Amino acid sequence: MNDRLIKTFSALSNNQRLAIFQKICEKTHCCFYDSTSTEISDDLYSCNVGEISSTFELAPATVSHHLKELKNAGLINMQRKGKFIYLTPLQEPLEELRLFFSGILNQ
Amino acid sequence: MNDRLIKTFSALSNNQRLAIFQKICEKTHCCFYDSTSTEISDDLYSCNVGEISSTFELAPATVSHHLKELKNAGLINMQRKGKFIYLTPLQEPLEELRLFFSGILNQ
DNA sequence: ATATTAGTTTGATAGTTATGGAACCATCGA
DNA sequence: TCGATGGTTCCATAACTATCAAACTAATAT
Repeated sequence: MNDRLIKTFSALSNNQRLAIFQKICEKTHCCFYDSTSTEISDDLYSCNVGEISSTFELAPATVSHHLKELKNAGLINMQRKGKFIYLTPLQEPLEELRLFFSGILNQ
Repeated sequence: MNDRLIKTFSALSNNQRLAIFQKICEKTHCCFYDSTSTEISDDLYSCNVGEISSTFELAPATVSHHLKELKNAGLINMQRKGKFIYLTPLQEPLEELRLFFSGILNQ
């Protein structure tokens, strides 16, 4: 339990990564992707890796590193379509986090 | 906005600090302290710095460092009563965080 | 006053993380 | 097949963080 929380908090504890995650959430309108499916819906082709790189003026290597962290924390999904890799947020960890804070508040 | 989030996520992104924060929440039953008041209610005299130090087998200096982080993030209050310094959680940042995640989920 | 207990600050060190250049892999179009 | 574009991996380095010993401050008790 705490291990996953630590991973998530760590992923969001860097200002670049938090901004990147927020951008992904905005661009895709947080229409969450079902990770068990192999298809993604059309409106999720809106945020790819290069866009993050240009938006935040970070070297591709740096973006790649940050995205790996977000993915490893279970916060995003990365799916290649042709040359591009599209980014979508995943909702499970967000709900887990909301519950974590609700739990502390209500205990 | 993001600055405070970063501070909070950073504070909770270390396993020792997360455990310390959880311990403080447990011990005080999360009966939150109103930081505008100079008094704290009786049931909050339950968790002091030394207890954290002995529970987690960390050097006092290390505990002090971690508590400073939690305090700096606005997650806890530290109030001296005589020789002891008592720790209490603060609820504002928790609610802010819950809202942050709810906001992303509902947008 | 002095000794004791509770905690902080300082300074040093080891470990971790952020960053980007260079070399690489993947896909597509010609 | 080859060149161009999109990303990743590897490596090095700079910045940051966790940890603790030692020296300190604060409060209490004798």
